[in-house]
Amino acid sequence: MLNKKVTSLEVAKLAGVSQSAVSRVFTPGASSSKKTNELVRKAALDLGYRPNILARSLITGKTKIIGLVVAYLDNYFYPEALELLSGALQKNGYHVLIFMATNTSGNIDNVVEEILDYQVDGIIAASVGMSTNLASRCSDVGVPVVLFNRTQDDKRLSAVTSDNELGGQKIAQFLCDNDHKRIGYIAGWEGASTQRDREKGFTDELKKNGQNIFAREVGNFNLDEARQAARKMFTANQIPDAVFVVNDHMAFAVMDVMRYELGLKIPEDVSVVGYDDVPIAKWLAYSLTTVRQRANRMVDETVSILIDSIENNSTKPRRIAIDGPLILRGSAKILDNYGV
Amino acid sequence: MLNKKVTSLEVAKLAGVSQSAVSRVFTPGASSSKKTNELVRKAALDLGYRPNILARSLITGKTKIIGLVVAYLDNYFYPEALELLSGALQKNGYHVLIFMATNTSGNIDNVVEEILDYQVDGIIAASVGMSTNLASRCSDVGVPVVLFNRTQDDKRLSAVTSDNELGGQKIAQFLCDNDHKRIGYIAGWEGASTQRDREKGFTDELKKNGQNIFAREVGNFNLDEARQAARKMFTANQIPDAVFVVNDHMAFAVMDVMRYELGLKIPEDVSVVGYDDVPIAKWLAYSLTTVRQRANRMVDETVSILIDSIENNSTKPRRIAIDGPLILRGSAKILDNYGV
DNA sequence: TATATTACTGAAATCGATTTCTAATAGTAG
DNA sequence: CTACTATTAGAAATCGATTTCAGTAATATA
Repeated sequence: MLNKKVTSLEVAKLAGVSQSAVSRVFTPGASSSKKTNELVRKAALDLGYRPNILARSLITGKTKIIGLVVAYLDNYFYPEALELLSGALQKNGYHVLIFMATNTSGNIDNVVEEILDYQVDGIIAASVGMSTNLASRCSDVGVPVVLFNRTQDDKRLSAVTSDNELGGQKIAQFLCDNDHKRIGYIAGWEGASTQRDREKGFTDELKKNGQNIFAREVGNFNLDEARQAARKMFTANQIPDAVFVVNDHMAFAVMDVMRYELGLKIPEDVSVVGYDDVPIAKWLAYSLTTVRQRANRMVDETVSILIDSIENNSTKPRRIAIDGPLILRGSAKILDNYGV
Repeated sequence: MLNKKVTSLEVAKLAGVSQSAVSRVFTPGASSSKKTNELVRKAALDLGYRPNILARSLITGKTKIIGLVVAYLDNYFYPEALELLSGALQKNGYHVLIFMATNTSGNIDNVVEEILDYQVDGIIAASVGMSTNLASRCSDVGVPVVLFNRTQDDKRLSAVTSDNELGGQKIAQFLCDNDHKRIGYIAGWEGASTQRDREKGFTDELKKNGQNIFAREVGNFNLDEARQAARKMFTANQIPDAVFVVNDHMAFAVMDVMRYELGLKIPEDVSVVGYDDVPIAKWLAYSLTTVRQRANRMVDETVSILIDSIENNSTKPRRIAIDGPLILRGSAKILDNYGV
């Protein structure tokens, strides 16, 4: 019933060569004669032999596994990113071992310890932070770490983000240019660099235009809290005429509350702008004006940093911020003479 | 700079015991004295030692890795399922190695070969099929396979789905009960069991109510094709007064076309029903009546089948279809006297 | 034809753990 | 105090590959 696993030794026996010879045939860059090659490949095919990656890893020290820590799969930017990441790594012969850093498991550090147990070649931390302690463990054992869609100060860590500060600026500029006078902001979790950078760019640029944030609430990257924030902001005495919600995912929730609970018209009563340009943003029900995070560019950079670190032992951490355009859709008012 | 990896031998040296002793301390179920235990744990902590899972796997034959093949992360049922799956497996000490079976890589079989190279303990195939050839390779090497949200005839494969046929019936019954007379259907990819089963239950139950499908188009689980299908169906001479779209994801696209391109009112002009109850279905912009796939139950079953197969060598494949309720929301008309 | 190079080969060491086997020690019963 | 059983310890085999090493065969050079 069980054929059990086929080992290189059995192939060697069938092919009438040494076990080393079999290994060499399957090791790129090793030398073997045409004849051995044929013999071995034929025997391997007959037996259905494929090299055991784990055994190989044990001696080469490379597993071709990348550990991916991810927290918010309900924000649809991440499934998209995950798909691209996994695809790109696959193309380079790597695979992704997933670790959920959900509320359930609490501490990220434990998760990363587990990752290291698997002798991964590298780690991608998507929208989660890392303790300094842990960062040093990774750098000690020579496992490169790339933060995806998050930065933090630790100099040992590479990071790839969109240019969040610039994105915030673009939004502020856009709203001011289109004559909005009471501009609100719904924030994400304050611990996240995305939140901080977007807000900084946003408020800085408002100031340059002689404005301040007119109302501010916190949604913590959580839909329920975002709805709560919207209710509060838009039942006040004087409501904003525009609101920037720190990401698309929360912006959708905010729009629903505004339209279906509070009877506000978008963009006639209030303009709404998000950030990410997830696929839903262009669905006609929302048609959300937003800054695009170029997931494919971000993924390309992440993968190339990682592979470069692994294969060329390049140890210098890099930080990359990718510019993304403001995508104009129906959720924000535009003056007739804007951009002409 | 690089502390390099710490091995059990170094710990043994520091603790003044044999390497076997170190191993025993970290092997659950092995015996060691309290004293050795303390010595070893202290030394391990000092050096930052953790056992190398790969080396362990080599000899135990268990990797604690589950291969997950997944195709459609843009259907938001899957990120949710992935999150639950990964979480549940993590709780049991397993981790998920992801393999994208996207259009890019074409053939699933290659992907599964790659999975097997990693000596995974089990495989979850989410909404993808497997060739018989491959199924036998898996059963040969004793790797259990569970199909998630898909069935196929091969008897060696376990499968967990929602009760798609029953779900289809419920929808038909509901639409008939609420006085719809021209009921349309927008289908998914014909190769998928979910598509076939849902349609079968649906049409069977329509027949019992003396009706047939009034109009039928194919959307192939693809948003653009779904939109195309909607345009065709709802610009015909006589349009349906209700439509069942094979999954939520496509239903949203269909609703957008109906409302924003064709000016139809939902549910006044047409009732719309979906299937899955993804999180977006309850967003007020869609408020979609749909059959719930109980992702958590499906995941629990999947994980328990898998772990049972792995740890108890239970080899009998199982098929599970989980009943899910019809969730009534605003996208479908309901008669005043319905359900009273 | 003799010699220097190169291309391959198989035996054996290695990676880092678990596990079997044998021996020693501790604990218990009579 | 002896005999017997449980615990525990270390040495060595093992998992399935890669890689070093040393030697042989094939080819190139003089």
